[in-house]
Amino acid sequence: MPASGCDGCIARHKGLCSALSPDELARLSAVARRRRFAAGQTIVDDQQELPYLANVLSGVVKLTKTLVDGREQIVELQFPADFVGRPLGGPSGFRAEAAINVELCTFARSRFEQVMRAVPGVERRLLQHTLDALDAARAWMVLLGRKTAAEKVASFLLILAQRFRGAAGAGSGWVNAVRFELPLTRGEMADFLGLTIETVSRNMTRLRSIGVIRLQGMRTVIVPDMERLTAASECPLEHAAQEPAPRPDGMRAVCVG
Amino acid sequence: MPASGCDGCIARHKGLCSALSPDELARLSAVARRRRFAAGQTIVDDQQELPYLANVLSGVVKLTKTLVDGREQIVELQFPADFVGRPLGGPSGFRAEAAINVELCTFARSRFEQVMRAVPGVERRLLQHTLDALDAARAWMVLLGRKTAAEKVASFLLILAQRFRGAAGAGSGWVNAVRFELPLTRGEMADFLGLTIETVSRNMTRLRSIGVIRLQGMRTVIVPDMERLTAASECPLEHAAQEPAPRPDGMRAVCVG
DNA sequence: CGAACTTTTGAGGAGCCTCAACCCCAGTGG
DNA sequence: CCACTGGGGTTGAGGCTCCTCAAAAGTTCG
Repeated sequence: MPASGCDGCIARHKGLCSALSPDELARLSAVARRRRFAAGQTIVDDQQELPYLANVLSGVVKLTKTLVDGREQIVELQFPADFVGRPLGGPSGFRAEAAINVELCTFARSRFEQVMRAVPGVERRLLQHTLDALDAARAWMVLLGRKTAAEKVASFLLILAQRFRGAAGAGSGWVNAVRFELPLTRGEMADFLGLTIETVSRNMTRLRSIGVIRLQGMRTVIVPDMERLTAASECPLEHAAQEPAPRPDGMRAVCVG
Repeated sequence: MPASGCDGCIARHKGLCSALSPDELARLSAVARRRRFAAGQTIVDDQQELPYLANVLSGVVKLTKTLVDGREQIVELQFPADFVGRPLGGPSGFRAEAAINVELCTFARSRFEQVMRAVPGVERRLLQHTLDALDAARAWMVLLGRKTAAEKVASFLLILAQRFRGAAGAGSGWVNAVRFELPLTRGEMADFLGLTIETVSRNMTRLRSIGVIRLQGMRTVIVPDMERLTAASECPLEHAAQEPAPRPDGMRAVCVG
């Protein structure tokens, strides 16, 4: 793939390749290869080492770990511009799978590490990315360990809405509304949130019934008011079905369901 | 601190400083400063940026996040040779606190980043460390999302036992026994495992009553048989109080409580 | 020894899971 | 054309795990 093909690439602007000069980019893109994975397809098994590293171009990749008796936990979702694969070698012990149709821009591992050694900016960018992933993982640990089922579902919708903010809303009738597609089934959401399918479904229904979200079909979500969703994501009790009664002191309650 | 003082340092052998040549080490150690923190003391608040980066020399540091209503989650424990602080700047949103008395080897942030730029090995070592921390965080996410309370407690004891293996056991009467000190109170264990104090206590008692662990005082744990502890860490049902009845086919059951 | 704190233990309840039925939709084939 | 099938989703009833509340027992330290 010629480097000029990178001009419109999301990884060139937001991802790893933003650390590269034009000729560094050319070196890397010379060995780049696009690969496609259909929804549900495994990209790499745990205990194996990916023979290549990659940028996500489109779609969503899920990283999972399965216990011996079949219990499964999704530990990360990777979106366009995210980096796939463990740079310094060694299997990570997690399975990467396409949640929806995925397109990757892949680099042979040996060639990539060559570039990494030659261009200091790449290693720094990689470190930055890994630190961000670590912070995200820690934030998710708080969710898994300390949040209620209702908060978990709201938090999941919130991070998706924040990812896709700006890409939607127009014409839906709300000023600051956000609309996006769920990249996961209810069962996968459960595996991400540490819940069961039924609990996820019940809480999706509850969020819909109190007006925090609207659903179009199974997978399209509209968030009319991001503040209400944000409140629901860190508030154990979600009493108010509609607007809460105004408080005597005129202050707005922290939790507004 | 003269670089010669690093000779016996754990970070020099297992930690970040193992990536340094003697004169690189000298450059860094010239600006190193030891700091001590008493148990319970805060090292850095969330939303603040540590003015320095550090290696843990002794003790245990806990990284925590607290929700607005007070719910708390410990997201990482840092042991000797571990690296404290976010290298590329910016507050991480987590609070670092000394779980027990802690000694750090600290470097002014600006000076450290100078060395980081000059010595490529440092950045690589840092990336390696961050990748390892990310894997550990993901493994913990599996625990938080999918393991039972009994498995959680067993898993926690297991990682401690693995950390301290070799440092104990002699004279306790068991061949492969491991003995170690708990660096956390029951309440802190609860915050690490996503449980309550009472549930931690009950499961510690249960592990003791079925012989998987022995306790000397509140904080000293002896693991007579690491395999039984390992089995208990990933097995939802822990029926067998002693040895399970031998199976007809002579195979050993996966779960042996 | 007594006060403050941590840990253990118990009783009861809530939240989430388990099991099961049913709905919707898309594909398939008689 | 429609029964059949399978996957995904929703809803309900009941139960289990873990949380909450409470009190006693053990530990630490003045």
